[in-house]
Amino acid sequence: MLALADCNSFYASCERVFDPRLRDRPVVVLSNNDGCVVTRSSEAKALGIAVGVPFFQIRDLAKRHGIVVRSSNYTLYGDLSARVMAVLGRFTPYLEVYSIDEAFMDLGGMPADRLVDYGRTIRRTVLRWTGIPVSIGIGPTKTLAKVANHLAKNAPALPGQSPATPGRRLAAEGVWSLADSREQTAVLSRLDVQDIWGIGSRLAARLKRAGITTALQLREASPSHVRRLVGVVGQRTALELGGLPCIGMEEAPPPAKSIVRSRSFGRPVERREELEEAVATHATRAAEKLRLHRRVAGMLSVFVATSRFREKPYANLATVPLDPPTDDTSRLIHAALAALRPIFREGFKYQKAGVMLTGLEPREGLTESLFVQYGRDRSERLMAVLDGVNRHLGPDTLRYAAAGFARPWHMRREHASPHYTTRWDELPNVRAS
DNA sequence: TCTGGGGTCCTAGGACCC
DNA sequence: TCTGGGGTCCTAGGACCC
Repeated sequence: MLALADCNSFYASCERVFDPRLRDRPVVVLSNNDGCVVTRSSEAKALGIAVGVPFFQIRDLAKRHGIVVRSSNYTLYGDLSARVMAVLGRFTPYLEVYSIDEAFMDLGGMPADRLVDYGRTIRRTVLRWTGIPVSIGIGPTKTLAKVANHLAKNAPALPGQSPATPGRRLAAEGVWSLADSREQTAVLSRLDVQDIWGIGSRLAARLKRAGITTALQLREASPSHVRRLVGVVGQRTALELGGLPCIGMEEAPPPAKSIVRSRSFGRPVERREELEEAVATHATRAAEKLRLHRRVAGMLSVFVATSRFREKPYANLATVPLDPPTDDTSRLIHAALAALRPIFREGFKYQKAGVMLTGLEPREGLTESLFVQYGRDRSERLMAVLDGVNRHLGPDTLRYAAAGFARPWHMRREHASPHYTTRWDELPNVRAS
């Protein structure tokens, strides 16, 4: 049996941990640049606010209903996520951290009648120790655990309804088990294919055109039909719905295959120099992440784009090889500026730029070049000093001038909460009265 | 005025190898 | 008249996830 633990409205819940005034109030958290709603509390959901909606479209609504608005604070969310995962890890020998707010847990051969109780204990402990509410779905495969989690989250407490199944009775407490195969069938017959993990809008539309509208119909369809319709990925999903595990647990995250760093600008950028600064900044951040993973990159791409909501659109991407592969910030900045040159065009209002590193390989065991003298030892020592200084004295204490200083294009973050748990001068104050 | 960021996997076709 | 078989690697596009 597997459990999927998923934090409820994770970013909004993080904001509430250190600001209790936000409890029971509608809260929305915005994407970078304060662009779109990425998370909303159940109270905000009840007001009809959808995830993904541009903030400017709901600004008036937010004001009218006293909705609390926050810019995203990924430093805080990342830190609280690590705490939640640490607590979950105490309840299972195998924890797979699937995303910032979700983890799969191996429950081994635990008897079916103990699963829900165990889930409630996990839930209670995480809430007590971290302040974050989680929902727990239990099933024999990842896909069924996802379905169960969906029920644990979405099934409201149904007052007056007789507790036909143990699952329904406990839904209000945030735990749902789909260990029982009869209940699986009943639940899948009511589940829209669109709501299955792994079936997005395109595949759902394709399935519905073929007359498959419920999860049960997908589970029961002939394997060759499913294979033709939605490929091997969809077929795995169908088998998982039938209780056959096709997606294994991954205990250690596989090494990264690519690293992307990009941002929308706080205001349109037109000048070449500003775009160069932004691209150099992204190259710097990507290089830091690369070294954190102890990898080197074999290729670097730069992309730029104007807003897709304005006329006169332009977007382009250029890739340059890095020979030999490297993790050196100055070489990556050079490569990024070289890649930008052919794709920069005068007369456009750029809205976004980014750097992508691919062809990643482990830093150890890198084949030395026969022909190029590039001072690897020197570069390694320099990067070690750079990272060491910035770790101890703060990000960007040492930096390349190419990345700029004023950074007028920087993203907007007008509703940011403090770094409660990662900066000494922003620790929360507690007063007894 | 204002519309996010960072990933993975699969597939088909082309180029190339022995 | 007749022209093999078995493979890998790379890329672009499409799909998905949170």
